[in-house]
Amino acid sequence: MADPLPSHSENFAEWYNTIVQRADLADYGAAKGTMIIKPYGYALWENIQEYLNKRFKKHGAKNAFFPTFIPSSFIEKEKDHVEGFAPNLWLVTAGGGEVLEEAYAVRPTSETTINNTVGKWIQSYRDLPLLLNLWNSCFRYEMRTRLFLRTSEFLWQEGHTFHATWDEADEYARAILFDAYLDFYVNAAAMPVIAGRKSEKEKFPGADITYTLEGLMGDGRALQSCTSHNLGHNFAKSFDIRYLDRNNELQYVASTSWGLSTRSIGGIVMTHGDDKGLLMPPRLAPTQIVIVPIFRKEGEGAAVLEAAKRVMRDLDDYRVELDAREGLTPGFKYNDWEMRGVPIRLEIGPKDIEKNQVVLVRRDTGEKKFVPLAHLLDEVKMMLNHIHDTLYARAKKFQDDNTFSVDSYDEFKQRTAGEGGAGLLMAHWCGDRECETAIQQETRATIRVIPFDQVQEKGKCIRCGNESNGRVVFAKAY
RNA sequence: CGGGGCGUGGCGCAGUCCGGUAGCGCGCUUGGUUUGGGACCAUGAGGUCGGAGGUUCAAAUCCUCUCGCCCCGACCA
Repeated sequence: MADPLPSHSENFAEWYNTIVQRADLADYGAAKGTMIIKPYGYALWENIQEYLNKRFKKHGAKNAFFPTFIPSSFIEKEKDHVEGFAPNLWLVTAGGGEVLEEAYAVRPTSETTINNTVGKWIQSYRDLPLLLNLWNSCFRYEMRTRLFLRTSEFLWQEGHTFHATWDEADEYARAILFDAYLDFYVNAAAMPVIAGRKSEKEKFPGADITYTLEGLMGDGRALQSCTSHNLGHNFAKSFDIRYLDRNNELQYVASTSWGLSTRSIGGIVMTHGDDKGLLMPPRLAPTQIVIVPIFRKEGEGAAVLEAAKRVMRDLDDYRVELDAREGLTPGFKYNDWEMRGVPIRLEIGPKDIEKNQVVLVRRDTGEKKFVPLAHLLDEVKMMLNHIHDTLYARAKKFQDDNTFSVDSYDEFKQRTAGEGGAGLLMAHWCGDRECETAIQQETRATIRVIPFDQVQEKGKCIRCGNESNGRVVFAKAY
């Protein structure tokens, strides 16, 4: 523990790998590219789940479970889909010592198996909309992995909904993007994100439109934070899902799918962390307040612990931990909990008991405050909100400071040169896929998102000079 | 798949070139002194050196084969 962390500003990649493991969020699994999520990391995931479940349910989606094994022929039914996922597919080819007649794909995502099933559930317009959400893990073969950001197996939720019309599906996909995901990132994770849609090249294989939220990490690279797809009639046609409408006419359903993964944990780490370690956004923090009791002599110990436990009971509405570990100095504990990113530290010692007060220390600013017990609840509530606001404002300022309008390809190349991230580059683009591909090959920057609030502005494509109606967001991404 | 690196107590590493009874730091045990910003002293436990084969009186060290992991590129939530 005494080892210093790698520098957050100078060696971001190493900082990330070290802090994720040292703060007990996660560790490497025994199988290559897999991840063990430890209790502290999983508690964060549970808080994410709780927040999102409420929003999904508000929009009528119900949780269900679908099998991990998918007959491999299913994957092949949607043309774009199979092309998109084939390189990442895990296959189960044997069971019980026998080679299987048909190999099973290990779920890379559940569109195909869901569509295969719900065809039987949907006969009439009265069966619509059908709104499902799954919490599960997905498997994608990956060459290069990083804890939380890219692993061969990851946890996520995948929503799948079925609607009478394309427009209704589109509306639902947007509603989830805004009311669930954007709300989550802004109000829970304290992360500013840019909402918009993906280019044709970057969209989900099998989707008509992919909506997305794009975030900017502390090293200037972008992170796709979630996606919400309007799948249109593509899967309905591949899996022949039709219903009788009010006029007794057979219609294809329109569908959506939308997902947010444990990658979001990587996003939280990379957005808020600093040289001291993690910095948990208060509304998701597994531990919001840690109590560090302080005493010198044996005799003081019992009284201080007793007082600490009383304070803990007062703070029943919060996620509080009492650090009663023996033989560790307070200084060690301060550093330990700062490294783990707990938003508020509460110190209580003999002097405080005498004065009927406690000491609160903010993780984000280091500010120390002596608080009378009578005001503790109000103060904690306010402080957690302030920390949330501060984290969001900080991240927003970082995003603003690292967003650049770029008008020449020379400048574009200059900004994307080198190893690190390049920030968000707002540049004109002709809309042509070949230009997009060429830019990626020449600069390693991709179009992350075409913002909803794109300013209609005449300009010339950064690469080919053809006409463009507005800027899109380029970045080097995770 | 291309390039680089590494496998030695729980963790991080030295030792390998030049063969000779396996070492350091952290952590852990026990006892004592400490404790409002990363405590100290003493004590003890813990390793068939990734695996297989070979050379040798003798292999962590030399030879052959093999397995695995990490980092950097192309692909990707």
